[in-house]
Amino acid sequence: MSTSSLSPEPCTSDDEQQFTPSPQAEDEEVGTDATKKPRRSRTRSTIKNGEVVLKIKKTRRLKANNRERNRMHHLNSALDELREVLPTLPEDAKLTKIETLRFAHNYIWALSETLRLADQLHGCTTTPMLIQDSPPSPSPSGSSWSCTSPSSSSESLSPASPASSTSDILDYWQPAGRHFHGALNQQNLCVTGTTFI
DNA sequence: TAGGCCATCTGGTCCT
DNA sequence: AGGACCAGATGGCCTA
Repeated sequence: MSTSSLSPEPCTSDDEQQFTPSPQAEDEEVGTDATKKPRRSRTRSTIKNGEVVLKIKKTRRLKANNRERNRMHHLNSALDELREVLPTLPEDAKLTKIETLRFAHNYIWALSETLRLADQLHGCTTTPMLIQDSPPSPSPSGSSWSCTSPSSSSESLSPASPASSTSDILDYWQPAGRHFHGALNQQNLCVTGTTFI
């Protein structure tokens, strides 16, 4: 959406230009002996020092902001790629971030479950790929999947009842509160023997 | 107008 | 030291 690219660049006015006149660097013992050497105005040099430090801090901050912005853009484009893979019927109905994640979560589970049922029906001729007995839910560590129901979390989008047939599954993973009826039908999942998609 | 969603900034923490 | 990651804060936009 146009807003992200525009980047109004407010560039914070709050702290960056407060310019506290450098509390006279206690560690700086430059002119103590004051016998030799130039006589360069001490205050002026420390102020200049403060300005430089401030400038460095400012540029660091700006660089960090840029990185953060890019990072979020990458995250968002990954999210967009995920949205494209998810079957939603109203083309213009863009899922929110949280909806996308939960939808994908349920979708993956539904696909796995469909595979499992198909295997049961056809006598295990499909490739055994990542089929779980229960819908995946990210473990707290985030590194692996635990085997708890998707509806175990209070924020789950789906009804609590486990699906027992393909149509049940299709009903199951559709996010509540949004209507994607027709977004996915049996053909979309089409798990026949070896094919899947 | 309130509430939801989002982008961005920011400071802190962890990692390399 | 610098970058990545994270969470809180803030302000803008949109919709019911």
